[in-house]
Amino acid sequence: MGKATATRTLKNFNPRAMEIFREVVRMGSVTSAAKKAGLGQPAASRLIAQFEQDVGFELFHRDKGRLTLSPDGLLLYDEVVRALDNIARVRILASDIAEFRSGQLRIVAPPSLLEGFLSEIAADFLKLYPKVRLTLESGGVDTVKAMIASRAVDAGFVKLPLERTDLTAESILECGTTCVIPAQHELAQAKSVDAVALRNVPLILLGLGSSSRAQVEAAFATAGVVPTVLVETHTIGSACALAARGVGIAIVNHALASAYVRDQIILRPFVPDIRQDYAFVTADPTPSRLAKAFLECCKASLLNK
Amino acid sequence: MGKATATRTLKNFNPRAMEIFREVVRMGSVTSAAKKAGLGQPAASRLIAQFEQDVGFELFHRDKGRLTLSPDGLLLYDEVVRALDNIARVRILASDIAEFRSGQLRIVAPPSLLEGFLSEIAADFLKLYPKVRLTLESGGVDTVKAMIASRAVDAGFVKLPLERTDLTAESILECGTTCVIPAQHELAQAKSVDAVALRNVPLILLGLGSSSRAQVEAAFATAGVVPTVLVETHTIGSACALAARGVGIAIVNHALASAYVRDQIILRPFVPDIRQDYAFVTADPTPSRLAKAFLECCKASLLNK
DNA sequence: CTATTCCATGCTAAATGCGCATATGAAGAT
DNA sequence: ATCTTCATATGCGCATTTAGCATGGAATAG
Repeated sequence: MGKATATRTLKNFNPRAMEIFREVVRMGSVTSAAKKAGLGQPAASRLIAQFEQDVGFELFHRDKGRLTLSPDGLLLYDEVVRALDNIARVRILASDIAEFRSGQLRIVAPPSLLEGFLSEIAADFLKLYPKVRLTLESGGVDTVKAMIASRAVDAGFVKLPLERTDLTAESILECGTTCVIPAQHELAQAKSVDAVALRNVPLILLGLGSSSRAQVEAAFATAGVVPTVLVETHTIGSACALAARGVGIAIVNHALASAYVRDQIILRPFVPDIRQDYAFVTADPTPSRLAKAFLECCKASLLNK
Repeated sequence: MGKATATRTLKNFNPRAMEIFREVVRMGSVTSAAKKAGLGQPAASRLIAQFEQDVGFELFHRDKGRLTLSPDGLLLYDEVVRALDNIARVRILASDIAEFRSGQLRIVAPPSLLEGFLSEIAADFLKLYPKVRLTLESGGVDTVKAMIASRAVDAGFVKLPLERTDLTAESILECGTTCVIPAQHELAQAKSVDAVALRNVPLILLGLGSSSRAQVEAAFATAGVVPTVLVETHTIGSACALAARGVGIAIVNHALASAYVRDQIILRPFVPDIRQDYAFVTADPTPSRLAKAFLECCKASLLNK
């Protein structure tokens, strides 16, 4: 019996019944209420009858074939409306969440990425999901990894290899290394550029990522060329700006440089091909939907380039 | 399609699914949540899956065979709990109404009734249904009828005949007329008392109800006796009190006098039998459940006398 | 390596819900 | 007075849904 009661109580307070109840009160008749609720009159009649049995008293007086709200029903009515409104709010909130009109997303990346294409992608993302509160953090490689691992942020961008087992990475951008050459420079005619071609050519190198810088140095060493490093800088933007002013040739990540191409500079592949792989990294192997959406946004943005 | 959507939206936000969702969050596992909700684990699993499909996003991450609440799910959770609480409140309120722990009841009656047994019945009623807000009004016969008809009150007590077609009456108390005799009075020995026996006996009469007073007068006239009206009063209580002090003999409604019997007085039937019929009167042929309950209370109280 | 725990799914039986048709009762029209 | 109309209630059959049982797969503990 106790179980039967429990089961009943769960089943009985069907929102449909409450909904029909509300409509009947509003419309004044079962027939019109049923029509408004999109079902037939018999169904509505039965729902009302069932609901009355559930609550344990008459919601309506059957007065000459018409239904009139009873005082008891009136007492219940307000509370029913409140409950239905709250259910509606759940539905609205669910829809908001589903369509990214709610929630927040924190992303971290090295400054070079933020400065370049990430800000553009962020703009695209916010255009798609305007209600999302997006936070962009920047930090060095290790800081980025630490922030992701500690879940201070939802996701981040890191150059591979990751060398950590507690993080999940999805490669989003694999590209070679490029020489940023002033348009009037003689090497601008070359199809590609190698270390030998750069002998005695003033270079602009980035000191940031140990791995990529080391690989560039290694390429020169292999070719037996001592690089003429005129400027060491720390951002792709400044490297490209220097190249554009004819200071020298910058050797940078191809994709990142793409964001800075202007009339004054052209890009030529550097050989040997030094692959640089950036990944979208999360602490959780199954990132939040917003993070996924951001990732999709990145991919879409990169495809268009 | 449109209809399908409408049906879906109605059906989908099944409280069961929300309930299971809440339990899973609270318990941390589908299995325990299912057990707590009184159904099997597969059913719960399916409900969660269906609910996720309904809301349009993942409520939980399936992480190594365990379910962990997703950030999106967390966003929804509070709102779901709120909605469920409100449904619970509807259920509680319904139960309160069904068991008379809520609501209000307004009753009107002539002062003589109120003063006598009605206050006692009201006390009984409130003992049964302590949460009901009971209002007792008093008024003259026509006032009472008007208040009932205008629905300023839920029900009232009127002496029959009612002589109105817009009111519904149920007789609750039919009794004769009684002489309230001081214990030491010689007539206290008599089995019954008629007008002749009361010749030259100081009388206490009520001037209130035209019909009953007129009937008493008529009885005397028929017997050719001129009543010796020593006191005219307006309440049964005062009439009985006067009789108790030996002022005279009161001729009053039997049932109402019963409430005032004390050592000093005894009751003897007055002949001819002047029947007085009090009724429970409502404007609506189907009175509110509280009014019905009050009526039942009256009947029970009167049966015990 | 096995036992246990937990979630997901295929399958079947039962319950639920809806619509259609129809009965009943009341009010209004001819 | 009878008929039409309107509104609610109910019997019946079908489609959908739901629950349970049994099973499978994956991860963890011993």
